[in-house]
Amino acid sequence: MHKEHPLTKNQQIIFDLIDKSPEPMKAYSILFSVQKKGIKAPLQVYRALDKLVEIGKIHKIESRNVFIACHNSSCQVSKATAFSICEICEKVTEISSTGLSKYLANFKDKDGMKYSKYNLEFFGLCKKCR
Amino acid sequence: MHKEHPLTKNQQIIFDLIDKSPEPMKAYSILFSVQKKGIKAPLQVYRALDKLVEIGKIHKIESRNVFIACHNSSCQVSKATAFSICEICEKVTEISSTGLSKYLANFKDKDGMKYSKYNLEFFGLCKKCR
DNA sequence: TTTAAATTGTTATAATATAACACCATGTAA
DNA sequence: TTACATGGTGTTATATTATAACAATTTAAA
Ligand SMILES: [Zn+2]
Ligand SMILES: [Zn+2]
Ligand SMILES: [Zn+2]
Ligand SMILES: [Zn+2]
Repeated sequence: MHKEHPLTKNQQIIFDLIDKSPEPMKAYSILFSVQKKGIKAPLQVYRALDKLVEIGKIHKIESRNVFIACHNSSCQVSKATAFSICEICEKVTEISSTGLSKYLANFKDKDGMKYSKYNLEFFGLCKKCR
Repeated sequence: MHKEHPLTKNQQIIFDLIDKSPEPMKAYSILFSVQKKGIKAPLQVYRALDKLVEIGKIHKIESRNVFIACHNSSCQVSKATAFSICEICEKVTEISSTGLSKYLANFKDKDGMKYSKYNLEFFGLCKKCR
C-alpha cells in the first residue's frame, strides 16, 4: 500500500479539474479553467502538475503534452505507465494489464539491464473512430 | 522491404547532423548547427524533422523533445519504437528486441484491440552512471 | 508540356515550460 | 521559545518548443 499524500489547495483544485475532465487536459487550458479560483500564473499550474505527476495522481501523455488522472492505483508506486491513444479523436485510455506490466518489468535489454520505470504509448483508432 | 526515400537538401543536411551526433539533438541546437549551411528558420528545421520522422530515418524521444537517428531498419516500416533513457546523463539507446516487438505487436487491450504502432520509453541508469 | 505535389524561404506568432526572487506556513530540533 | 529547514505560494519575466500563413520554386507525373 502506498502512502497518502494530502494535497495542497492548488494541487487539489487542479487534480479535481483533471479528474473530472472527460478528456486529457493541456496545461494552459487548465490555467484558463482555474483562473476564477485564483490561480493566475502558468507556474502555479506547472508546479501542481509536477507534484501530481510525481506522486502518481496524474500522468503526462508525453506525445501530446496533456495530463490525465490516474485510474490504476499501482502507478502511484511504480511509475510504470501504458496508454492507448486514438489518432483521430485523441481519446486516451490508461491500460492496466498485469501481463503487460509484468512483461515490461521483467524485460532485459541486451546488457541485461531491467527497467521498472517506463512509459508506453500505443497509437491506433478507438472504438468510435474505427 | 521498404521504399528508399531520396532526401532533399535540407533533409540530408539535418539527417547527417543527427546521424553523426553522439547524443540526441534538440531542434534549436540543430538550427544553430546548420545556420552556416543556410538553414535559418525554425520551420525549415521542423519541416525536415517531420519528414525524417515520417519516413523513419529519425525518431523523436517524446519525453525529452530530442531527435535521434534510427538504428533499427525495421522502424522505417513499422513505427514501433522502444528506447532506454538514462535519467542522469540522458543517453538514449534504441532497443531492437524481436521478443519485445512481437510481444507488443500482439498485445491486445481489454477490448481486444491490437496496436502496431507504439512508442516505449524505459527509464533507468546507463552503464556509466550506475 | 502541363499540372499536381512537395519543398523551400520568410516573417510573425502560438504554445509549452522554466528562472529568479520574495514571502509564508508548518514541522522539528536546540 | 527560537532558530532553522522544508515545501508551498505569488509574481514578473523569460526561455524553449512548435506552428500559421503566404509566396516562390523545384520535382515528378500524367
Ligand atoms: Zn496510472
Ligand atoms: Zn477516436
Ligand atoms: Zn528505429
Ligand atoms: Zn548515464
